[in-house]
Amino acid sequence: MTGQPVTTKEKILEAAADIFGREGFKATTIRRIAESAQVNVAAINYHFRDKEGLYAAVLEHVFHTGFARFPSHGGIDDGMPPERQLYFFIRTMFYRLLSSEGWGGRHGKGRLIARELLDPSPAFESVLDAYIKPHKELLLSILVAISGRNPGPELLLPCAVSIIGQCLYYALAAPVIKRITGSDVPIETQLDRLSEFVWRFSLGGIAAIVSGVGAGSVPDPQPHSTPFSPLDEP
Amino acid sequence: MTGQPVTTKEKILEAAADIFGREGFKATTIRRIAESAQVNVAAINYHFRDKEGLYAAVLEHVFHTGFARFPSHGGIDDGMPPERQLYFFIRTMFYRLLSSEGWGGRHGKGRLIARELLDPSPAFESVLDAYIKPHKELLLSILVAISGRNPGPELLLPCAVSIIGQCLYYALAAPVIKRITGSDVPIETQLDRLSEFVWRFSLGGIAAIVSGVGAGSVPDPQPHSTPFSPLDEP
DNA sequence: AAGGGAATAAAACGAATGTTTGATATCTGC
DNA sequence: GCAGATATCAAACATTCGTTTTATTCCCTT
Repeated sequence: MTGQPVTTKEKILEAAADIFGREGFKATTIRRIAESAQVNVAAINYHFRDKEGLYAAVLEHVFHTGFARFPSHGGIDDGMPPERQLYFFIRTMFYRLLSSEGWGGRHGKGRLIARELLDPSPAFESVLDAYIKPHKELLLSILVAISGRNPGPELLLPCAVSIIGQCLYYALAAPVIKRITGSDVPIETQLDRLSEFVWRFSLGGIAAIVSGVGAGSVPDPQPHSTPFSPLDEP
Repeated sequence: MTGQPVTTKEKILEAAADIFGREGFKATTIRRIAESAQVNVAAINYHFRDKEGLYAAVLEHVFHTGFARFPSHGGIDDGMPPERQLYFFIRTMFYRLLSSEGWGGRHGKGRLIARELLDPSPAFESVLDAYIKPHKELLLSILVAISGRNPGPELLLPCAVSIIGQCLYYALAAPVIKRITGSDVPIETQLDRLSEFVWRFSLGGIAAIVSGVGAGSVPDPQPHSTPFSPLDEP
């Protein structure tokens, strides 16, 4: 973001990103956006055609600024050991998601992403190709390097999903986590600690997956074949 | 669930759970529910007071049936090795979330839970205490048993969050995962395989966390103290 | 069989929402 | 300095939504 928004269009985008994120598309009214941006309601339709057009512009705006400020490869250079690259990948993701310079976590635009994961909008398609796919490719290449003898995508893809899943869950279910555990989830000032935890946990997970392909390295290698059936009534 | 719904109240509950899950609270209209349940619109207000009352009833209904069919401790007995208990915990969670006998994943009530994680409703409070807290306590006790020398909740709580996070992300971001990776995410028939993966990954993660408390067991133990600053412009 | 409460149905009401209209203001290039 | 395009504004429109009202039907008890 280059300073405070000045033009009407920018004011609308900033206000809309915040309100869309907090309330969701349907629950957000353009009057509320206009009020928050101190702008006439008709200006929204004038600049963005309709509510959906505004939403699409907001989504692109949010991803653009987020990945511009915190690029996927932030802090990473090719000479680093891949484990270290993974740490920066995770950390940058947390900063992008949760820091106030990024998407501000649950208090703002961060929830837009969660909402898109739940209900992908048409506008999400281009965002996927432009921002998320390269992001995933980078993570996969790091995982290939970490796992040495490449175990193939059928094992590395789920690893990537598990890593991203942890990050997103931490970032987006924060209030529920806090409510259940009674402990605050690390935010803003504790992003480094949180990053390190997920990084350690994930390194251990990757090692277990890559090494334990055969059997025996984990206790009870075939517990899924026990007579427990989900069809049994409790 | 005890057979097909017969009474008007049950018909409304079933239809509402599905539509609320798919569309969200705000985007769901009473008329749409009435149509789907083949019931008059006024019947909804008659039986559930208002839209919020219906939603609260739906939430309780969904959690009750889900945890009745797939209880947290399903398949677990105290004599089992804790690693094995963890497997069943994860597996039961996937079945509850994703199987058609459970919440049906993204195609129905499963998304209600995801929506509540994003925007907790007032009705979610009681559900947290009644269903989710015991669920979390069980997981924690399993983790305590696995980690042997109890490392304390400051390490085990994040482990629990990481495990749950993987499950929920797999379950709820399925279409986006599929779209990005190009591969289908395991569903329905592949829940056992998915459970085993998350189980292995998590066991490795737990081991890394529990063992690596000091330092040195993972490469570059303090990568977060490097000069990389999130304040640097890219 | 009759009476009465519970349940269902159709219609209408008032509030809120996305969008459009037409008038006015502001900026831009010549 | 002025004409034409661009931008902003207040007001109104048509639609949709949750809810209420009122009338009717169903079912159970006496």
